[in-house]
Amino acid sequence: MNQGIVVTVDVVLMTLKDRRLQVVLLERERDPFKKRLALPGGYIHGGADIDAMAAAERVLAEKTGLVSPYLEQLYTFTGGARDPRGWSISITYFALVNSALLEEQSSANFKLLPAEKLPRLPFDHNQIVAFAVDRVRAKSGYSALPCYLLPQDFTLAELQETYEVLLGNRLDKSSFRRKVEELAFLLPAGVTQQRSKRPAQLYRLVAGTELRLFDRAI
Amino acid sequence: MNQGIVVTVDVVLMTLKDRRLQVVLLERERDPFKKRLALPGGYIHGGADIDAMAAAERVLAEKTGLVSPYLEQLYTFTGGARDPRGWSISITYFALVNSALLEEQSSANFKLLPAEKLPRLPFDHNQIVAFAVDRVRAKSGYSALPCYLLPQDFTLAELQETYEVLLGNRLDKSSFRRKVEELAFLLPAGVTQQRSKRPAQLYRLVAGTELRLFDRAI
DNA sequence: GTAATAGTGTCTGTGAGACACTATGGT
DNA sequence: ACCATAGTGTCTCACAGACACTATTAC
Repeated sequence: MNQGIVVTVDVVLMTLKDRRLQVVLLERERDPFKKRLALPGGYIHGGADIDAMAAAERVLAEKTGLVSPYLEQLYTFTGGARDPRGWSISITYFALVNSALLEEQSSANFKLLPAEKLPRLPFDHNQIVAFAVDRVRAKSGYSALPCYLLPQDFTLAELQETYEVLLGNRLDKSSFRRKVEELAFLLPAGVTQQRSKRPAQLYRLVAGTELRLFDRAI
Repeated sequence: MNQGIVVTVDVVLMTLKDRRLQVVLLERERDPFKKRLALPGGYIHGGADIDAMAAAERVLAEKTGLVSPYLEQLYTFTGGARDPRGWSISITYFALVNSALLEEQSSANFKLLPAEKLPRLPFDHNQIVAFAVDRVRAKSGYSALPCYLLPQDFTLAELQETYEVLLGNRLDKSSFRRKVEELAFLLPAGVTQQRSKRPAQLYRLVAGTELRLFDRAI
């Protein structure tokens, strides 16, 4: 049964840089598609990994040095057409990190490319990235997900800009703050920031916030 | 690599009956958990199934006789703890059918049990059902998904009742019709229905409707 | 006529967008 | 003083909930 099914995990690691959603790609070390840019991925170790999420974490740590960013199962891609080695399964995850954290914590030499205009990638990795981008954009509309693209502490202006990039339209400052206030998912992070002009209040995500903030019924 | 990983698909087939979301369960023919009630499921045939969705369709057809209901990938459950045979993967799907269609099209002898109060099921099937119920309820808030629980042609009163059951609260008739009207995802099905009192307009889902109807931004 | 369900009209409060305003820091 | 960014107040329009109303069938 299931003879020769290749089972892997692949991770779409995304960050926000230059007001754009960008994806981490690595040069593949092995065939198939050796030396081509592709998503970080690897085989599941049926013995060592307690589940596929753990495998995704391990792959991310091994290949990029990054530990415990936001990680969520995306979709499972399957079939005989997606991998030259034969019928395969890829359980995919997406991860979000702040770009500063990525550059400091991460050891490896990865490429960061804008998610919307990628070159042709091996396997069905273009489709996987498209799925991830759709998921992140959709969830940004009704959740606190964008917070995970920021540093731990951030200003409301930064948060608003993040939402704007993900949603693809400008938001009104007053309405945005009203909404954030009433949803009450941010905790004042005590300190204010010293940078250039008037300092701003810093916030962080309330620990244990349900991701979903709206329910919005028909 | 991946030696001995068991790969299956499992399907949560749901319908609406007696104003409740109900789940189709079958008596298992084989060990493990022979003769216990469980979700319809089976091995993926790496050769024959073109992908996991096709495997889910095949399993559904083989085990219940049902063909081409609404089918959507739910989540992939993995790990060493969920199946006594060892480290396993279950790519799960959920399916929706009208209960009349289910009873007529389906050949097998299945059990139909209310999704909210199931007995203890083998493997992690209780968790899988919980996932499916959550997904259906959540999607009902912003999509046309509930239509798939009705027969092809249905009245607005039936549709409203379906939404009410899934969302768990009553809706205002006038508001509901206004919303349906403006979202324009229903096509008058020409005929009106003859039953008891005043006949009602029948509708069907517009072919090729995007499931997502609202976007609702922060 | 009545009963029963289908379908519509209208009022009102809430809340989002728009936008002007004030506040507080650096220089 | 001025500039830049942070943060607030207010108006208006759209829209969802509430609810009463009319319409059309069977009997």
